[in-house]
Amino acid sequence: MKPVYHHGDLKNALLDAADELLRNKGLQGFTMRACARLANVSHAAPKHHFGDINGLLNAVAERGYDRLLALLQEKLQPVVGDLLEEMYVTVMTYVEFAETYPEHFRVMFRKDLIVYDPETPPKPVIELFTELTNVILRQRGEPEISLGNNLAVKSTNLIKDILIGWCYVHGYAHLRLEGQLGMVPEDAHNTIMRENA
Amino acid sequence: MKPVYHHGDLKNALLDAADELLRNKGLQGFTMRACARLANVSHAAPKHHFGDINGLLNAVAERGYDRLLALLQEKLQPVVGDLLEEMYVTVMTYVEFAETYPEHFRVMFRKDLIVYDPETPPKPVIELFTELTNVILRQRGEPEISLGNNLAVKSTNLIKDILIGWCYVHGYAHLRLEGQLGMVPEDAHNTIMRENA
DNA sequence: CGATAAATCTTTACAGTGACAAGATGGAAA
DNA sequence: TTTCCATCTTGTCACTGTAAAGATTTATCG
Repeated sequence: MKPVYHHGDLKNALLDAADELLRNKGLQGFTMRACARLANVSHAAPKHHFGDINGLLNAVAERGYDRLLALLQEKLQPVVGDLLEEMYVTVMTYVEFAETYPEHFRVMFRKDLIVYDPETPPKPVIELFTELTNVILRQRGEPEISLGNNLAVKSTNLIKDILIGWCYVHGYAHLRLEGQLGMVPEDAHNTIMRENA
Repeated sequence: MKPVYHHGDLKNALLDAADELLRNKGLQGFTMRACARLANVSHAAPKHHFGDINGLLNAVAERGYDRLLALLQEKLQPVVGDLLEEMYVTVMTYVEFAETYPEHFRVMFRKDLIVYDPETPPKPVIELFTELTNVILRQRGEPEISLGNNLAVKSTNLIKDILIGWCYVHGYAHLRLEGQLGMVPEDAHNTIMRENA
Protein backbone atom coordinates (compact mmCIF):
# COMPACT_ATOMS: atom_id res chain seq x y z
CA MET A 1 0.00 0.00 0.00
CA LYS A 2 1.34 3.36 -0.99
CA PRO A 3 2.18 5.45 2.07
CA VAL A 4 0.11 8.55 2.74
CA TYR A 5 2.26 11.55 3.42
CA HIS A 6 -0.31 14.21 4.12
CA HIS A 7 -3.19 13.06 6.21
CA GLY A 8 -4.80 16.46 6.48
CA ASP A 9 -5.81 16.38 10.12
CA LEU A 10 -3.51 13.87 11.68
CA LYS A 11 -3.18 15.82 14.90
CA ASN A 12 -6.85 15.42 15.78
CA ALA A 13 -6.91 11.87 14.47
CA LEU A 14 -4.07 11.05 16.83
CA LEU A 15 -5.85 12.77 19.69
CA ASP A 16 -8.96 10.71 19.04
CA ALA A 17 -6.88 7.55 18.97
CA ALA A 18 -5.06 8.52 22.15
CA ASP A 19 -8.33 9.29 23.85
CA GLU A 20 -9.81 5.94 22.92
CA LEU A 21 -6.64 4.12 23.87
CA LEU A 22 -6.48 5.72 27.30
CA ARG A 23 -10.10 4.85 27.94
CA ASN A 24 -9.87 1.23 26.77
CA LYS A 25 -6.35 0.14 27.67
CA GLY A 26 -5.48 2.47 30.51
CA LEU A 27 -2.21 4.22 31.11
CA GLN A 28 -0.37 0.90 30.99
CA GLY A 29 -1.43 0.21 27.44
CA PHE A 30 -1.02 3.81 26.39
CA THR A 31 1.96 3.94 24.03
CA MET A 32 2.86 6.26 21.21
CA ARG A 33 3.16 3.37 18.84
CA ALA A 34 -0.27 2.02 19.73
CA CYS A 35 -1.75 5.47 19.12
CA ALA A 36 -0.03 5.60 15.76
CA ARG A 37 -1.34 2.15 14.89
CA LEU A 38 -4.88 3.16 15.82
CA ALA A 39 -4.59 6.17 13.54
CA ASN A 40 -3.05 4.08 10.76
CA VAL A 41 0.18 6.02 10.55
CA SER A 42 3.79 5.10 11.09
CA HIS A 43 5.16 4.77 14.61
CA ALA A 44 7.13 8.00 14.40
CA ALA A 45 4.30 10.15 13.06
CA PRO A 46 3.12 11.49 16.45
CA LYS A 47 6.51 12.97 17.18
CA HIS A 48 6.09 15.88 14.83
CA HIS A 49 2.80 16.93 16.45
CA PHE A 50 3.38 16.16 20.12
CA GLY A 51 7.12 15.79 20.58
CA ASP A 52 7.27 12.89 22.98
CA ILE A 53 4.76 10.70 24.71
CA ASN A 54 4.45 13.25 27.49
CA GLY A 55 3.31 15.88 25.03
CA LEU A 56 0.68 13.50 23.75
CA LEU A 57 -0.56 12.82 27.28
CA ASN A 58 -0.71 16.54 27.98
CA ALA A 59 -2.95 17.05 25.00
CA VAL A 60 -5.23 14.21 26.06
CA ALA A 61 -5.39 15.65 29.57
CA GLU A 62 -6.48 19.02 28.19
CA ARG A 63 -9.33 17.26 26.50
CA GLY A 64 -10.18 15.87 29.92
CA TYR A 65 -10.37 19.32 31.50
CA ASP A 66 -12.56 20.42 28.64
CA ARG A 67 -14.83 17.45 29.06
CA LEU A 68 -15.17 17.96 32.79
CA LEU A 69 -16.01 21.61 32.27
CA ALA A 70 -18.60 20.76 29.63
CA LEU A 71 -20.15 18.12 31.85
CA LEU A 72 -20.24 20.55 34.75
CA GLN A 73 -21.92 23.30 32.75
CA GLU A 74 -24.41 20.85 31.34
CA LYS A 75 -25.44 19.59 34.78
CA LEU A 76 -25.33 23.05 36.32
CA GLN A 77 -27.51 24.73 33.72
CA PRO A 78 -30.90 23.40 34.89
CA VAL A 79 -30.35 24.28 38.55
CA VAL A 80 -28.65 27.66 38.27
CA GLY A 81 -29.92 29.96 40.99
CA ASP A 82 -30.67 27.17 43.46
CA LEU A 83 -27.55 27.48 45.59
CA LEU A 84 -27.96 24.22 47.50
CA GLU A 85 -28.59 22.26 44.35
CA GLU A 86 -25.72 23.97 42.56
CA MET A 87 -23.27 22.79 45.17
CA TYR A 88 -24.68 19.29 45.20
CA VAL A 89 -24.59 19.00 41.43
CA THR A 90 -21.04 20.30 41.25
CA VAL A 91 -19.79 17.74 43.72
CA MET A 92 -21.65 14.90 42.09
CA THR A 93 -20.39 15.84 38.65
CA TYR A 94 -16.79 15.86 39.86
CA VAL A 95 -17.24 12.35 41.22
CA GLU A 96 -19.15 11.18 38.17
CA PHE A 97 -16.39 12.38 35.88
CA ALA A 98 -13.77 10.49 37.86
CA GLU A 99 -15.85 7.33 37.54
CA THR A 100 -16.65 7.79 33.87
CA TYR A 101 -13.13 8.69 32.77
CA PRO A 102 -10.97 7.12 35.47
CA GLU A 103 -7.78 7.04 33.44
CA HIS A 104 -8.21 10.62 32.28
CA PHE A 105 -8.85 11.70 35.85
CA ARG A 106 -5.69 9.95 36.98
CA VAL A 107 -3.57 11.50 34.26
CA MET A 108 -5.05 14.96 34.79
CA PHE A 109 -3.69 14.97 38.33
CA ARG A 110 -0.27 13.54 37.69
CA LYS A 111 2.37 16.19 38.24
CA ASP A 112 5.05 13.94 36.81
CA LEU A 113 3.13 13.55 33.54
CA ILE A 114 1.26 16.81 33.12
CA VAL A 115 3.65 19.71 33.36
CA TYR A 116 2.86 23.35 32.80
CA ASP A 117 4.07 26.62 34.21
CA PRO A 118 1.88 27.37 37.27
CA GLU A 119 1.86 31.01 36.25
CA THR A 120 0.33 30.29 32.86
CA PRO A 121 -1.83 27.16 32.96
CA PRO A 122 -3.45 25.91 29.75
CA LYS A 123 -6.78 27.47 28.91
CA PRO A 124 -8.97 24.47 29.81
CA VAL A 125 -7.46 24.44 33.29
CA ILE A 126 -8.16 28.13 33.78
CA GLU A 127 -11.72 27.76 32.55
CA LEU A 128 -12.41 24.81 34.79
CA PHE A 129 -10.92 26.44 37.86
CA THR A 130 -12.85 29.61 37.16
CA GLU A 131 -16.12 27.72 36.93
CA LEU A 132 -15.47 25.87 40.17
CA THR A 133 -14.44 29.01 41.97
CA ASN A 134 -17.55 30.82 40.78
CA VAL A 135 -19.76 28.08 42.18
CA ILE A 136 -18.26 28.81 45.57
CA LEU A 137 -18.46 32.57 45.05
CA ARG A 138 -22.17 32.27 44.32
CA GLN A 139 -22.57 30.28 47.51
CA ARG A 140 -20.94 33.16 49.36
CA GLY A 141 -23.05 35.75 47.58
CA GLU A 142 -19.98 37.46 46.19
CA PRO A 143 -19.30 38.72 42.66
CA GLU A 144 -17.90 36.13 40.30
CA ILE A 145 -14.50 36.29 38.63
CA SER A 146 -13.90 36.38 34.90
CA LEU A 147 -11.52 34.39 32.77
CA GLY A 148 -8.98 37.14 32.28
CA ASN A 149 -7.78 37.05 35.85
CA ASN A 150 -5.04 34.70 36.83
CA LEU A 151 -5.73 32.08 39.44
CA ALA A 152 -4.37 34.03 42.39
CA VAL A 153 -7.11 34.20 44.98
CA LYS A 154 -6.80 37.02 47.45
CA SER A 155 -9.45 36.50 50.09
CA THR A 156 -8.31 34.22 52.86
CA ASN A 157 -11.84 33.15 53.66
CA LEU A 158 -12.47 32.26 50.04
CA ILE A 159 -9.36 30.15 49.97
CA LYS A 160 -10.56 28.26 53.00
CA ASP A 161 -13.91 27.56 51.38
CA ILE A 162 -12.20 26.37 48.23
CA LEU A 163 -9.89 24.14 50.24
CA ILE A 164 -12.65 22.60 52.33
CA GLY A 165 -14.86 21.93 49.35
CA TRP A 166 -12.31 20.89 46.79
CA CYS A 167 -10.18 18.72 49.09
CA TYR A 168 -13.17 16.76 50.36
CA VAL A 169 -14.63 16.18 46.93
CA HIS A 170 -11.33 15.37 45.32
CA GLY A 171 -10.42 13.06 48.16
CA TYR A 172 -13.72 11.24 47.86
CA ALA A 173 -13.45 10.98 44.10
CA HIS A 174 -9.85 9.82 44.22
CA LEU A 175 -10.26 7.30 47.04
CA ARG A 176 -13.36 5.91 45.39
CA LEU A 177 -11.61 5.71 42.04
CA GLU A 178 -8.70 3.83 43.54
CA GLY A 179 -10.98 1.33 45.22
CA GLN A 180 -10.25 2.43 48.79
CA LEU A 181 -13.86 2.95 49.83
CA GLY A 182 -15.12 -0.57 49.42
CA MET A 183 -16.64 -0.66 52.89
CA VAL A 184 -18.47 2.62 52.45
CA PRO A 185 -22.06 2.30 51.18
CA GLU A 186 -23.06 4.33 48.16
CA ASP A 187 -25.44 6.66 49.96
CA ALA A 188 -23.11 7.71 52.78
CA HIS A 189 -21.50 10.37 50.63
CA ASN A 190 -24.82 11.58 49.28
CA THR A 191 -26.29 12.15 52.71
CA ILE A 192 -23.15 13.96 53.83
CA MET A 193 -23.51 16.26 50.85
CA ARG A 194 -27.19 16.82 51.55
CA GLU A 195 -26.58 17.58 55.21
CA ASN A 196 -23.50 19.78 54.97
CA ALA A 197 -24.30 21.74 51.85
CA MET B 1 33.87 -12.27 38.26
CA LYS B 2 32.41 -15.54 39.32
CA PRO B 3 28.65 -15.30 39.64
CA VAL B 4 27.10 -15.58 43.08
CA TYR B 5 24.26 -18.02 43.18
CA HIS B 6 23.06 -17.71 46.73
CA HIS B 7 22.93 -14.23 48.08
CA GLY B 8 21.39 -15.19 51.38
CA ASP B 9 18.89 -12.37 51.71
CA LEU B 10 18.31 -11.21 48.18
CA LYS B 11 14.63 -10.56 48.75
CA ASN B 12 15.29 -7.83 51.28
CA ALA B 13 18.23 -6.53 49.31
CA LEU B 14 15.94 -6.14 46.30
CA LEU B 15 13.33 -4.43 48.43
CA ASP B 16 15.93 -1.96 49.69
CA ALA B 17 17.03 -1.30 46.14
CA ALA B 18 13.45 -0.89 44.94
CA ASP B 19 12.71 1.46 47.80
CA GLU B 20 15.70 3.63 47.01
CA LEU B 21 14.97 3.56 43.31
CA LEU B 22 11.38 4.65 43.77
CA ARG B 23 12.47 7.50 46.02
CA ASN B 24 15.26 8.74 43.76
CA LYS B 25 14.06 8.04 40.24
CA GLY B 26 10.30 7.96 40.66
CA LEU B 27 7.88 5.56 39.10
CA GLN B 28 9.18 6.43 35.63
CA GLY B 29 12.68 5.21 36.43
CA PHE B 30 11.43 2.26 38.42
CA THR B 31 12.27 -0.86 36.43
CA MET B 32 12.95 -4.41 37.44
CA ARG B 33 16.27 -4.36 35.70
CA ALA B 34 17.35 -1.18 37.48
CA CYS B 35 16.45 -2.77 40.81
CA ALA B 36 18.49 -5.81 39.92
CA ARG B 37 21.45 -3.63 38.94
CA LEU B 38 21.26 -1.76 42.24
CA ALA B 39 21.32 -5.06 44.09
CA ASN B 40 24.18 -6.37 41.91
CA VAL B 41 22.29 -9.35 40.59
CA SER B 42 21.22 -10.42 37.16
CA HIS B 43 18.19 -8.77 35.59
CA ALA B 44 16.05 -11.86 35.95
CA ALA B 45 16.83 -12.44 39.61
CA PRO B 46 13.81 -10.48 40.96
CA LYS B 47 11.41 -12.74 39.12
CA HIS B 48 11.83 -15.63 41.49
CA HIS B 49 10.99 -13.49 44.52
CA PHE B 50 8.35 -11.12 43.20
CA GLY B 51 7.02 -12.64 40.00
CA ASP B 52 6.62 -9.59 37.83
CA ILE B 53 7.24 -5.88 38.28
CA ASN B 54 3.80 -5.50 39.78
CA GLY B 55 4.65 -7.92 42.53
CA LEU B 56 7.74 -5.90 43.29
CA LEU B 57 5.74 -2.69 43.46
CA ASN B 58 3.22 -4.34 45.74
CA ALA B 59 5.98 -5.26 48.16
CA VAL B 60 7.37 -1.72 48.10
CA ALA B 61 3.89 -0.33 48.72
CA GLU B 62 3.49 -2.55 51.77
CA ARG B 63 6.65 -1.02 53.13
CA GLY B 64 4.96 2.33 52.58
CA TYR B 65 1.93 1.39 54.64
CA ASP B 66 4.27 0.16 57.36
CA ARG B 67 6.23 3.38 57.28
CA LEU B 68 3.13 5.55 57.45
CA LEU B 69 1.84 3.54 60.39
CA ALA B 70 5.17 3.80 62.20
CA LEU B 71 5.33 7.54 61.55
CA LEU B 72 1.78 7.94 62.79
CA GLN B 73 2.39 6.01 65.98
CA GLU B 74 5.58 7.91 66.62
CA LYS B 75 3.89 11.28 66.28
CA LEU B 76 0.79 10.17 68.13
CA GLN B 77 2.59 8.77 71.14
CA PRO B 78 3.44 12.07 72.88
CA VAL B 79 -0.07 13.50 72.58
CA VAL B 80 -2.19 10.45 73.35
CA GLY B 81 -5.17 11.45 75.46
CA ASP B 82 -5.38 15.00 74.08
CA LEU B 83 -8.18 14.44 71.60
CA LEU B 84 -7.81 17.73 69.73
CA GLU B 85 -4.08 17.28 69.35
CA GLU B 86 -4.47 13.66 68.34
CA MET B 87 -6.65 14.62 65.42
CA TYR B 88 -4.35 17.44 64.37
CA VAL B 89 -1.26 15.27 64.53
CA THR B 90 -2.92 12.49 62.57
CA VAL B 91 -3.87 14.82 59.76
CA MET B 92 -0.48 16.47 59.66
CA THR B 93 1.32 13.14 59.61
CA TYR B 94 -0.74 11.94 56.68
CA VAL B 95 0.21 15.06 54.74
CA GLU B 96 3.83 14.91 55.85
CA PHE B 97 4.12 11.32 54.66
CA ALA B 98 2.77 12.24 51.25
CA GLU B 99 5.37 14.99 50.99
CA THR B 100 8.25 12.91 52.29
CA TYR B 101 7.54 9.83 50.19
CA PRO B 102 5.59 11.23 47.26
CA GLU B 103 6.24 8.33 44.93
CA HIS B 104 5.36 5.77 47.57
CA PHE B 105 2.18 7.65 48.33
CA ARG B 106 1.25 7.67 44.67
CA VAL B 107 1.91 3.97 44.25
CA MET B 108 0.08 3.06 47.47
CA PHE B 109 -3.11 4.49 46.02
CA ARG B 110 -2.92 3.12 42.50
CA LYS B 111 -5.58 0.48 42.01
CA ASP B 112 -4.05 -0.51 38.68
CA LEU B 113 -0.70 -1.26 40.31
CA ILE B 114 -1.55 -2.41 43.81
CA VAL B 115 -4.06 -5.21 43.66
CA TYR B 116 -5.34 -7.26 46.55
CA ASP B 117 -8.58 -8.94 47.44
CA PRO B 118 -10.69 -6.33 49.27
CA GLU B 119 -11.87 -9.07 51.61
CA THR B 120 -8.34 -9.91 52.74
CA PRO B 121 -6.06 -6.86 52.53
CA PRO B 122 -2.36 -7.25 53.40
CA LYS B 123 -1.52 -6.88 57.07
CA PRO B 124 0.06 -3.40 56.85
CA VAL B 125 -3.13 -2.07 55.28
CA ILE B 126 -5.28 -3.56 58.02
CA GLU B 127 -3.01 -2.18 60.73
CA LEU B 128 -2.97 1.28 59.24
CA PHE B 129 -6.70 1.40 58.73
CA THR B 130 -7.27 0.16 62.26
CA GLU B 131 -5.05 2.87 63.70
CA LEU B 132 -6.79 5.60 61.70
CA THR B 133 -10.23 4.30 62.62
CA ASN B 134 -9.30 4.19 66.28
CA VAL B 135 -8.23 7.82 66.20
CA ILE B 136 -11.75 8.67 65.09
CA LEU B 137 -13.30 6.27 67.59
CA ARG B 138 -11.42 7.98 70.42
CA GLN B 139 -12.72 11.31 69.17
CA ARG B 140 -16.23 9.90 69.44
CA GLY B 141 -15.58 8.44 72.86
CA GLU B 142 -16.33 4.94 71.67
CA PRO B 143 -14.47 1.67 72.28
CA GLU B 144 -11.66 0.99 69.84
CA ILE B 145 -11.49 -1.96 67.45
CA SER B 146 -8.79 -4.60 67.44
CA LEU B 147 -6.79 -6.04 64.59
CA GLY B 148 -8.69 -9.31 64.31
CA ASN B 149 -11.81 -7.71 62.93
CA ASN B 150 -12.17 -7.20 59.25
CA LEU B 151 -12.56 -3.71 57.91
CA ALA B 152 -16.33 -3.76 57.70
CA VAL B 153 -17.62 -0.80 59.68
CA LYS B 154 -21.15 -1.12 60.88
CA SER B 155 -22.13 2.22 62.37
CA THR B 156 -23.45 4.63 59.78
CA ASN B 157 -22.41 7.63 61.82
CA LEU B 158 -18.89 6.29 62.18
CA ILE B 159 -18.66 5.80 58.45
CA LYS B 160 -19.67 9.39 57.91
CA ASP B 161 -16.98 10.62 60.29
CA ILE B 162 -14.40 8.47 58.57
CA LEU B 163 -15.48 9.75 55.17
CA ILE B 164 -15.44 13.39 56.17
CA GLY B 165 -12.07 13.17 57.82
CA TRP B 166 -10.28 10.84 55.47
CA CYS B 167 -11.57 12.36 52.23
CA TYR B 168 -10.60 15.87 53.22
CA VAL B 169 -7.14 14.92 54.40
CA HIS B 170 -6.47 12.62 51.49
CA GLY B 171 -7.73 15.21 49.04
CA TYR B 172 -5.50 17.86 50.55
CA ALA B 173 -2.48 15.59 50.59
CA HIS B 174 -3.06 14.40 47.05
CA LEU B 175 -3.81 17.80 45.53
CA ARG B 176 -0.80 19.28 47.28
CA LEU B 177 1.40 16.42 46.18
CA GLU B 178 0.32 16.86 42.58
CA GLY B 179 1.05 20.58 42.66
CA GLN B 180 -2.56 21.70 42.38
CA LEU B 181 -2.55 23.98 45.42
CA GLY B 182 0.04 26.48 44.32
CA MET B 183 -2.20 29.44 45.06
CA VAL B 184 -3.02 28.24 48.55
CA PRO B 185 -0.74 29.57 51.31
CA GLU B 186 0.84 27.08 53.66
CA ASP B 187 -1.08 28.09 56.76
CA ALA B 188 -4.58 27.95 55.26
CA HIS B 189 -4.80 24.24 55.85
CA ASN B 190 -3.38 24.49 59.34
CA THR B 191 -5.93 27.05 60.46
CA ILE B 192 -8.75 24.98 58.98
CA MET B 193 -7.53 22.03 60.99
CA ARG B 194 -7.25 24.11 64.14
CA GLU B 195 -10.71 25.57 63.74
CA ASN B 196 -12.66 22.49 62.66
CA ALA B 197 -11.04 19.87 64.85
C1' DC C 1 27.42 -40.63 53.57
C1' DG C 2 25.78 -40.19 48.85
C1' DA C 3 22.31 -39.46 45.52
C1' DT C 4 18.54 -36.95 44.22
C1' DA C 5 15.41 -33.12 44.48
C1' DA C 6 14.50 -28.31 45.14
C1' DA C 7 15.58 -23.62 45.44
C1' DT C 8 18.18 -19.83 43.79
C1' DC C 9 20.46 -17.23 40.47
C1' DT C 10 22.52 -16.59 35.56
C1' DT C 11 22.43 -16.55 30.68
C1' DT C 12 20.20 -16.27 26.50
C1' DA C 13 16.49 -14.85 23.66
C1' DC C 14 12.47 -12.25 21.88
C1' DA C 15 8.93 -8.90 21.02
C1' DG C 16 7.71 -4.32 22.22
C1' DT C 17 8.87 0.54 23.47
C1' DG C 18 10.63 5.70 23.14
C1' DA C 19 13.69 8.33 20.77
C1' DC C 20 16.60 9.76 17.13
C1' DA C 21 18.30 10.37 12.31
C1' DA C 22 17.83 10.23 7.55
C1' DG C 23 15.01 9.80 3.64
C1' DA C 24 10.59 10.41 0.82
C1' DT C 25 6.65 13.15 -0.48
C1' DG C 26 3.72 16.83 -1.60
C1' DG C 27 1.84 21.44 -0.65
C1' DA C 28 3.14 26.32 -0.33
C1' DA C 29 5.84 30.20 -1.37
C1' DA C 30 8.87 32.75 -4.40
C1' DT D 1 8.58 26.34 -12.39
C1' DT D 2 11.66 25.90 -8.82
C1' DT D 3 12.76 26.00 -4.21
C1' DC D 4 11.63 25.32 0.41
C1' DC D 5 9.59 23.34 4.24
C1' DA D 6 6.13 20.89 6.86
C1' DT D 7 4.73 16.31 7.09
C1' DC D 8 5.13 11.52 7.24
C1' DT D 9 7.98 7.06 6.57
C1' DT D 10 11.73 3.95 7.24
C1' DG D 11 15.52 2.30 9.69
C1' DT D 12 18.08 1.97 13.83
C1' DC D 13 19.46 1.94 18.75
C1' DA D 14 19.40 1.07 23.62
C1' DC D 15 16.29 -0.33 26.90
C1' DT D 16 12.40 -2.89 28.96
C1' DG D 17 9.47 -7.09 30.76
C1' DT D 18 9.01 -11.76 30.34
C1' DA D 19 9.96 -16.46 29.34
C1' DA D 20 12.97 -20.53 28.89
C1' DA D 21 16.93 -23.09 29.70
C1' DG D 22 21.22 -23.70 32.08
C1' DA D 23 24.44 -23.38 36.28
C1' DT D 24 25.19 -23.70 41.10
C1' DT D 25 24.21 -24.27 45.81
C1' DT D 26 21.39 -25.99 49.50
C1' DA D 27 18.09 -29.25 51.37
C1' DT D 28 16.08 -33.77 51.67
C1' DC D 29 15.99 -38.54 52.12
C1' DG D 30 17.50 -43.38 51.41
